[in-house]
Amino acid sequence: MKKAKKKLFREFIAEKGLKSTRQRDIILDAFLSSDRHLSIEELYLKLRSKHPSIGYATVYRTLKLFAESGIAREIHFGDGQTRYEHTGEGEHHDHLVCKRCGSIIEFENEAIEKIQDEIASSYGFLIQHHKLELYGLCAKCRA
Amino acid sequence: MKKAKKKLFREFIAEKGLKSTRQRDIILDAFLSSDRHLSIEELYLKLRSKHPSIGYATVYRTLKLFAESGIAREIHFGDGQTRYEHTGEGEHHDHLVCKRCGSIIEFENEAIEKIQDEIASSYGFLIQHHKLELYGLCAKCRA
DNA sequence: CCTGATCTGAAATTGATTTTCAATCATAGC
DNA sequence: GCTATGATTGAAAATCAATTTCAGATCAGG
Ligand SMILES: [Mn+2]
Ligand SMILES: [Mn+2]
Ligand SMILES: [Zn+2]
Ligand SMILES: [Zn+2]
Repeated sequence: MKKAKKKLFREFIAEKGLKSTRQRDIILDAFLSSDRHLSIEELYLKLRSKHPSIGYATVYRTLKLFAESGIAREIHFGDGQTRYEHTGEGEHHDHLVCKRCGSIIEFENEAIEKIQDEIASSYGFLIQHHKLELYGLCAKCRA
Repeated sequence: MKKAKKKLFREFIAEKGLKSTRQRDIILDAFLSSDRHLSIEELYLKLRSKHPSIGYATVYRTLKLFAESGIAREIHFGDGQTRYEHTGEGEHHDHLVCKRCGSIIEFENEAIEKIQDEIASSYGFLIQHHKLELYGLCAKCRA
């Protein structure tokens, strides 16, 4: 899947008339080989050890491109930091967020999605995307 | 219910050993007589016409107190502005957010809440609060 | 190679929010 | 009521994430 995403991003770059650069390659590698839900700061720090010349602004700009291209999704867990996570073709999931240790559990639930659609259509509302996050304490932290 | 919330806030103030001030009263009145989902900026501007001497920082501080006391809830719709809405005793609802005109529809759905609990308990996770927002186009805007 | 458009890093800027601080105010006890 | 003490306030400065600016570097294509 790393291969597939690289290809997707290369295609996106080409379509948009953008350029393939050393920095974008490096940041893409770092992103794809990182944990999910990484904050920009975390990714930047991770990069910096091997590639100290890459600028902060470039990381911001490049992550935005990843999101535009569809290989990443921007997420906000309410801690004031923007995070990005990998996204697959058509894939969607929601999150359980531990407020003590910060761990994230991902889940998918077809029944909830279905009810959401029913609610929206009862108001004549067209859903484009949604956000469902359950905050609390993970099994370890509540013990 | 305005009465009840004023009383609740007065009690909160007393319990915490805080003081009842002219500014807090004014901001509370403005908040209680405002639309739901007001941004801090909006509330500040609304206040300023009648009470030009009230400072920005005081509005920020006071809204935080409202949230602490339980009469308000802080919400983030992803536009970079913090909003506050009125909350009733034990009451909870979620939101449909129109991305074109900004209108908000509130809804409650017992079935979704129940499934959320099931998901959480299947992971041994303890939910403290959650956030469910459906973004898209309202009936008017999609027409 | 050349050329022109895109990119980049560093620094400056923005915008929301928070903090600082000296002056003011509220209130509990006399 | 009056005072002492601690909380509160407004204005300005500071913070923090994110974005923009800009001059130099780099890419792609001819
Ligand atoms: Mn995720
Ligand atoms: Mn609401
Ligand atoms: Zn945890
Ligand atoms: Zn609308």
